[in-house]
Amino acid sequence: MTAQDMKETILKAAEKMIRSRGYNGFSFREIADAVGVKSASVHYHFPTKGALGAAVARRYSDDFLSSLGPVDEAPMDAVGVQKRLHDLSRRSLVEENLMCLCGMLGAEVADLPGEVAAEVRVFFERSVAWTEAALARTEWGTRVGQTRRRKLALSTLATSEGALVLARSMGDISVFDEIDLPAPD
Amino acid sequence: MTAQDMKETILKAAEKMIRSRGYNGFSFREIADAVGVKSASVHYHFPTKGALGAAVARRYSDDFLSSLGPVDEAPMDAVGVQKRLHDLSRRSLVEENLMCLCGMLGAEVADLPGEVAAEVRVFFERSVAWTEAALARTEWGTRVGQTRRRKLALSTLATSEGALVLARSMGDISVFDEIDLPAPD
DNA sequence: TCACATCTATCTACTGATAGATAAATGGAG
DNA sequence: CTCCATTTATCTATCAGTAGATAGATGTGA
Repeated sequence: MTAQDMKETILKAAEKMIRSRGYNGFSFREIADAVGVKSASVHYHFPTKGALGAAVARRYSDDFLSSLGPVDEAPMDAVGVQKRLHDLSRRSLVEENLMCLCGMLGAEVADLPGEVAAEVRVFFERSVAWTEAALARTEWGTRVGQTRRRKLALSTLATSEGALVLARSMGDISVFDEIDLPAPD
Repeated sequence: MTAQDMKETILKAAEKMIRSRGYNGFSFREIADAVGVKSASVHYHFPTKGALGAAVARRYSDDFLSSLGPVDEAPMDAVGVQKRLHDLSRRSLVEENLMCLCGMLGAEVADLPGEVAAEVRVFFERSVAWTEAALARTEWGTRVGQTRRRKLALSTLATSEGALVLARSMGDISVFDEIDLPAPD
């Protein structure tokens, strides 16, 4: 396995652990056991826990945005835009029973190393920016101003993150689908 | 200080720590330092970390419901009901920069001791039940069915929890107020 | 050969938890 | 009221386990 592959493997394992247990809920030893190396080897690739956490968040952020796709291929109706965002959360819940990485880290943000908190912030800024831009292309988006588009973007994102928490806490995945996204009008 | 006072003091300190750092982010020693005793004394009052966490959650749940007040004193309009709920989250954000305890624990729920996870679930069930009941008294609530009332209760709660995460993650409390609650119609 | 990757071994600090001692408060029995 | 037993609440000391991190040896592939 090349060094790059090992880094990827570590990042994947770390992402999964953070998304189910939180930043304070995983350790270098667990990561190492999961990928079949020693914890010192994990430190070789990521010198500190903060560096590893930040790399996981950055990678997640990139993947998330790339799953949303280019803005100019987003749905042309506002509800479609919201759904594309919401479905990403839904899939991670249904297929893996995992939190959104940045929903998890966002809750813990006050206790994160600065470099990790910064990446979490970037994730939300990018996600809001994508949604605002996609909404701007819709008929609804042209009728309303930038302020309204930003509000809908933030509200939609907040609803998705909250829906994950409620569905998992109540031990009933179907709760996620009982939750309505805010209406564009 | 009486034993009951000490228990209360410990519960308050633990609540604050969990709400800013999460369940895996606090320790008996930190609690003990914060209240000026030794960690063994904390174990005297709460034998295990799970017992302490569950007691904190139970107390928080009781306080939260009591802050909402009796259902028969809730606002008689649907938006007013939503706002009463949402304002509790808003206050904890603005006044203390803290997460909702069960929003925090809800994110970590997959890694919590069973007794703690159970209390988190109870919190959400009670909160949804209060909101459903309050909505049932409104003009809107009488027009729509129980299913619609439950959906609005869940959606409102999810939005509040998500709004806390976004506002804190983005390092800008005013983001909370940019987020709209789902409209009753 | 040599740079990279991983290992072994270890460090200090902290975790939740327990044992045993102790001082102070409480509560009956004579 | 007083003496003695018990309970309460705390302490010190310690446990085994794990945390993140580091130094230096080992191996391995180009």
